[in-house]
Formats: sequence, structure tokens, C-alpha cells
Amino acid sequence: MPTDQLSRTFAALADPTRRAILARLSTGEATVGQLAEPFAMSFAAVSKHLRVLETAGLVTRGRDAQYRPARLDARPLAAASEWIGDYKKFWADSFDTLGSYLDKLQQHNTPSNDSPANDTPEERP
Amino acid sequence: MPTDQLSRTFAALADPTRRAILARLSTGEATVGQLAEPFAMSFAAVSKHLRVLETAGLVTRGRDAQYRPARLDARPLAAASEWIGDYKKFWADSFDTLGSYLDKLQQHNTPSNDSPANDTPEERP
DNA sequence: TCGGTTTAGAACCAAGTAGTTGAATAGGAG
DNA sequence: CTCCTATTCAACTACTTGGTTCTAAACCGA
Repeated sequence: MPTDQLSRTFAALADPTRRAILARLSTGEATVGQLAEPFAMSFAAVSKHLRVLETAGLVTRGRDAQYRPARLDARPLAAASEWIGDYKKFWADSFDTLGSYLDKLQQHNTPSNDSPANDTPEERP
Repeated sequence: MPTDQLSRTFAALADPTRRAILARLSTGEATVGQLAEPFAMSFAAVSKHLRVLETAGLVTRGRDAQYRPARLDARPLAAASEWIGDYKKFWADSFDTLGSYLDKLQQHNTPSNDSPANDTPEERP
């Protein structure tokens, strides 16, 4: 709701429907009708969600006859990822202090992983 | 606003004040008064922001005399980072298709800015 | 041209959010 | 006990959000 880009990005992600839409778009363009199909929701509601994603810069819309296909643009996620990344050291090992984390970092230069390949990015309601 | 954890996490991050509070807490515990000091905002408003962060699991509150110090708990950020990480391939090079991204990944195994590891090409979000 | 399909817009509603002010509570200090 | 500090609660305002329904617009096909 605030006007800064990062806030808009996070706000856009703070809804399961919108995350599912992004997941769907990660497999390719889709029309509003195709996007709305899995949801118990009107087209207009999906259209509104798309508008939120659009003003967050996460999707762009095209025009193909009467269709306005939506396309994923993940670039705003880079800034979001970067922001969260600054906190990685705080969840790297929740029993370690920051100090011992930094020690470990110095010893062997492997600061934890964060994902053993999670295939299911989001629920599909 | 929805009740799922990931949505609460993203919603909590979708506000500059709350992100600033988290940044402050990353340097150590702080009381409401200390947290409110940099903002042109009442204590009660900061208290509300803290409540949002608390229900998102991002801060925990203690009790020290009449103070209720807030402490960062970054663990919910891991899930958020993981979710976003699934989209990394889509912003890796916005002019490349996913296919050529995967090609490049295979050729020279160079991660990127944000973090070593977690560039595992998990299959499509 | 007429009709069907796809989408957006407008008006509306219920619920939530971000802030305010002022009173109430909890705990230490005198 | 009484006062002071730190924090929350309650009530209020103003605005946003996620959804609805109904209507209008864009476009294709017959």
C-alpha cells in the first residue's frame, strides 16, 4: 500500500491467490480466463489481482485480439530477494549467535544452504 | 491478511516502518521506546507494528521490568526466501529464455549476487 | 450487422489497516 | 503508598482491500 517499490512487491506477494497466479504464469503466458479457472472467484476479482501484480511490476499485459495475456516479469523479485538475503545470517542456525556464525563463515566459506529444491512453490487453491 | 504463514510474513514486510524496525532489531534487542524514537509516530503506532511483526513470527517479546524488549526471529524469512528463490531463474537474465538460462547454468556454474548455493535449478515453480 | 466471448469498469459492501488521542496497566523508585 | 515510566488498550477516523454484481467495451465469426 505504501508507494515504494519494495513495499508494493511484498504486498503483492502477501496473498495466496496472487502467488498462485505467479506460479501459473511461470509456466507461460495466460489469459484472465485461464488464470481464473482454478479459483472459485469471479473474473473481475482475478482481474483486480492482476492489476495489483501489474502495478507491482510483476506482470505485464499484452493484447491478442480480445485477450489480454498476462506475462511474468520476475525482476522486482530480485530486490525483494536481496532484502531478505541480508537476514540470512539470522536464520542460518537459530542456535548460534551472529558471532559464531561469522566465525563459521570465516573457517569454511559455506554459509548454509537455504533450499533443497522445493518443487511446490505455492498452493493451487 | 489471510491466515497462512507465508502471506503473513510477506504482509509484515510490506511496510517501510516495519522493515526499518526489523533492521534495527538486527543489531540487537530494543524496547518500544527505542524503536519509536527514529519515527514521527506515537508509541501506540509502533506498538501496533510490533504486534503485526509478532503475529508474523518475526519478533518475540520479552519482559524486563516495565520494558517489553523486542527480539528478531528471522526464521519465517527462510520460507519467504525459499519461495522467491524458485523464481530466480526468471530474473537471472531477463532477455534469456528459461532454456538458455539452464544452458548457461550448466556451462559455468556461477551463482549470483545474493548468495552462494540455492542456485539449484529446481524444476519449474 | 448481430451475437458470443473476453475483459475492464463502476458501484457497492464487509473487513482490515494505519494512524490518532486518551485512559488503563505493570513495575520500579522514592 | 504514591509517583513516574513504559507500554498497551479502547475508541475513533480515514483509507485500502478483496470480494461481489451489473454493465460496457473490444474483438471475432457467421
